[in-house]
Amino acid sequence: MRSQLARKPENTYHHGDLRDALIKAALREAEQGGVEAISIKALAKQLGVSQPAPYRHFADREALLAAVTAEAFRQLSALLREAMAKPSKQSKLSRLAQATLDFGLRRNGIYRLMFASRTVSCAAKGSELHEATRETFALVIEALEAPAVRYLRERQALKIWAALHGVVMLAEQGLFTGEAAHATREELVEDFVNETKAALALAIKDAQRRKKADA
Amino acid sequence: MRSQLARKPENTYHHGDLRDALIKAALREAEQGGVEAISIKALAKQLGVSQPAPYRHFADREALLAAVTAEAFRQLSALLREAMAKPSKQSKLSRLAQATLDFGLRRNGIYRLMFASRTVSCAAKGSELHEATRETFALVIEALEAPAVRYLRERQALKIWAALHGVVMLAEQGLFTGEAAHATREELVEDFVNETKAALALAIKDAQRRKKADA
DNA sequence: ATTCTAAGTTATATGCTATTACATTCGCGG
DNA sequence: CCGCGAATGTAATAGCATATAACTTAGAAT
Repeated sequence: MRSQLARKPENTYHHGDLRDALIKAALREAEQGGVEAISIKALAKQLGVSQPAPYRHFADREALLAAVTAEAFRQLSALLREAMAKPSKQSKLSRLAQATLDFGLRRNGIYRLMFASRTVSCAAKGSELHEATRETFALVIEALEAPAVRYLRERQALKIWAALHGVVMLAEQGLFTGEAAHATREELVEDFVNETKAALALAIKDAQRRKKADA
Repeated sequence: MRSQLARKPENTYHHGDLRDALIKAALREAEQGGVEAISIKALAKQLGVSQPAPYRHFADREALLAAVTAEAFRQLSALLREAMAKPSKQSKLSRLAQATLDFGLRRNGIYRLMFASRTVSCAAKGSELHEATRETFALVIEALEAPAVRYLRERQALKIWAALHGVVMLAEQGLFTGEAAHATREELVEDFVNETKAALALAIKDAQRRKKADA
């Protein structure tokens, strides 16, 4: 196993870790130009191998994209975990939300690969990609920090997760720039965070009341 | 001007309305397969013209996509207007929201073109596409039906608009299917609608209170 | 009628995906 | 330590898509 971004050394036949190098290089390309910037041919050239070499590791372009997307989800998970771990005055949920927004804007090409392409919806149940997405979503549930039944938390997690992605999408569309922008993206995200907390607290109280009534 | 989906009649040199026919045909293709299903070559064949003929009407593929996306926005606007116009027990906002969700799921390939591709963010300020997106967003503001200052309405409109798109995205990712789906997409959308109404009402009250305090 | 322009055609260059047949290296059992 | 099979890489090539150039036709405008 050699450095992942390395070109194949000259005078050698094998690259050493082409599969991983391809994923990392593709991730770099997608950062700027999105999915369509990922070209098997260009990557091969970049890494110093012949054009069909990547097909030893990925059946086709779709397979590469799936692997790249899975890696992207793992990177996002790591980022979110980090944001949640560090001490701060703000709540875990708030930190997770802002970190997601930041990721979505900074690495927008990759973000699109993760949330706006068909790659994910085509992922089979047990696949690497499917697992990676579930794990990321599990972090959202965790960030709620509420002692509620699972289904209540999942519902609120879905809501805040959806809202966050919407904000990223609209931001990228330019709806927050120009004279019409009477709210920043960060403000909106904070709004959603607060509403989520409120809704969850309400749901918990409601559940307890119902429990009492039963007894 | 002849029928828009028509092939070029044989024995004729000119198609009649190739530009429009291309847009409509591309829209049909994208409905299933998304952006990548739009192929200039295939469209030309479908419409019975030579492969480079489309380039008389569009500088390149991007230009075609922009025109297609603009048309898609106009269609969505029409749909939303219709939903808002028809009498119903539900609020305008609720009808707009459910109609958007429906559009996003039914015509997901096109929806992606509109909200998840780079086409829109690259649209210049005065362009056809840019205008079409602004007009659609204006309908969201209108649907709020509240006598509030513009910036308050815009903020809530942004929020509900973002939330809706997030729900569509997650739905398409399959987060609402399987055992983990303790909420339907429609329920979630309704939640967002109600929260938006509540937040707007609150903001209005707050503004009035402040006004009184000034006097 | 003549001419100008918009719209379409054929031919072709370029770039990407993907496959096939062949070459080289690695690592493991004998 | 050797040899052999699996893994990995290469060369050659087919096929499809975008895009351009040079040429042709139809329709409109005077």
